[in-house]
Amino acid sequence: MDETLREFFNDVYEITRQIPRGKVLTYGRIAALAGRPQHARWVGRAMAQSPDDKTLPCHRVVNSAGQTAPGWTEQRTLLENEGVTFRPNGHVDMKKHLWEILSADEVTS
DNA sequence: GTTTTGACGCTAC
DNA sequence: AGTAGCGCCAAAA
Repeated sequence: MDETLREFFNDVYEITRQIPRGKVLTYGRIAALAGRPQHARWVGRAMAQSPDDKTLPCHRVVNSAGQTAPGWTEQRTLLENEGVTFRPNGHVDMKKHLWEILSADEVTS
């Protein structure tokens, strides 16, 4: 694994850790924030392999469709417990819960 | 070295 | 809304 890639992983973990309670972030968005927009899949792999950091809130990470990870039904429960609303079909209400790194204060006017 | 795979994303239908 | 196809990149086989 290249040094740059390891750095990317580290950034991904750091960003994920900063997701506030009741908010979610997409793989692609995280990848972009980490500087590698094309490595969205790698973000997922980073979570799948679970780093040493057990406190990593990877359950707040969903794909662009707002769907939770396959094979991980618990994720939905965790998010609901944090106040994230799920649609009947199993999608997250991104419109409300998608976390924006740019302080929402400036976005709202 | 080549082929398949994957906690994905986007566009098109 | 849901499905399908193509693109992307690195690891695993």
